[in-house]
Amino acid sequence: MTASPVRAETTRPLSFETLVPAPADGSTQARLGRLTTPHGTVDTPMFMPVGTNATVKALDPDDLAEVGAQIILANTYHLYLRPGHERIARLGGLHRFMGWERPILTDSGGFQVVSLGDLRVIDDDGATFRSHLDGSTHRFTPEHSIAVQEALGPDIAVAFDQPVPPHASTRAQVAEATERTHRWAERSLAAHGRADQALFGIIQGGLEADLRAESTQAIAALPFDGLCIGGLAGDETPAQRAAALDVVVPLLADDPRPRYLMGLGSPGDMLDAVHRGVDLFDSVLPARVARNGTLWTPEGRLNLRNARFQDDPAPVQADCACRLCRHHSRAYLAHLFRADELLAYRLATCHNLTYCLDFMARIRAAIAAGTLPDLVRDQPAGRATEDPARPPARDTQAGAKGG
RNA sequence: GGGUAGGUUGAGCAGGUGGUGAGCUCCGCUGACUGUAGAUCAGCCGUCUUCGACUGUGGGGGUUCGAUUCCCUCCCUGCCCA
Repeated sequence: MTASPVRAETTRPLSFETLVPAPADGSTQARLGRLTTPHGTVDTPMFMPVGTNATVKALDPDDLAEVGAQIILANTYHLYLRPGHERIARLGGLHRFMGWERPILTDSGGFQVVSLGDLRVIDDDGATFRSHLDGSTHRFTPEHSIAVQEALGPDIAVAFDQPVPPHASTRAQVAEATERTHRWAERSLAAHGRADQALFGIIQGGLEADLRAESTQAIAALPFDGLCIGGLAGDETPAQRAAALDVVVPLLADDPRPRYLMGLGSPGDMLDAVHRGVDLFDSVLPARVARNGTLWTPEGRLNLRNARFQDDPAPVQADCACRLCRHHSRAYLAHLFRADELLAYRLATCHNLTYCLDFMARIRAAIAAGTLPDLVRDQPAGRATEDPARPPARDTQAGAKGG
């Protein structure tokens, strides 16, 4: 049976326009698109920086705009716990609260179903969490997650789901979580009523091709505004991830909605996923590794905590326009990290997000030019360790200077 | 000059009143991180032929089967008194 749309298509708070469709010759599934939300447009493929606590750690909205962010992700569970969704609603909603007037998407709290591990119990109705802040008990159901997201007021809300870590689960567990996610998707949809907010559904299915296909069809049959692909970006191999995408995307070939692969964030991983038909990404990875000292460059990653950078006068990346590379040397950033200076986190985060978003811009340009397959071919294909952001590259032994 | 408390692996310490001191925290070195319980975590951090072995408690000497420990002496440091 087909679920009936909760709202007429013409009043959708979000539209997705395909500017350059995937070529008919099948050389790539990549396409160029534009998402229109109440707070502005988003060019796709696009990467969304993660701002769990209504802040992308270490950055302010001006920094975000400067690095090229068009949309960011915030987290329902964290903001529900602190400062509280009702307080944010009273203060004018998430956009006004954090001073970011461009698009926002909230994760439903589904990820915390897995990430909080021991602190939660799942049943068919929902999940019970123990707060990581004070140990108090909280109940999340699809209805509650939607209510919290309506109060927060992002442009895009996401259905409450149960992700499954593939390698820690049996097929039966994957099947159970996937079917539960489908029931929760329908309940999320039924609970959602805010007309100026879009709602995305989440496909699960783990690494089992038949379960993935089943989940794709189940979620795509519902009147969501966009389709998330969940349960990846975990401990699967790149080949397994590719296989899963190659099950999902063909089933959505004629579906006009955006496709969002949740949690993926390394440039090489994203390039491969775009090639296989994904439009949106999010990840903490570039920001987290930046805070921990790792800077991404076209030549590979640099760990600015390494001794060899203490005398290196070069910018992290010569042709990068970020505020770090414009104004400062590797030596300076290395110093800031050693001194535990807060500026290190801001500058490093600015750089990695700039790198990521520039990378996506190059991908979009390649799609527009019809050269994406070339870009994919030029990347060292295959394993994640050969990601453009990863290869240790050639070691520029900067420490050898004797004088 | 007298008194007193001390000198432990880069720094700061713990321990140890006759038999096993390589234990901690910094610093330092390296790695990890993908819908953020993460400005975090992990490994290493005296030497070597590194699954083990050796050396090491300020210097020198003594007692003893055996000394970081007890004795003598010297050096150095903090504090107090002259």
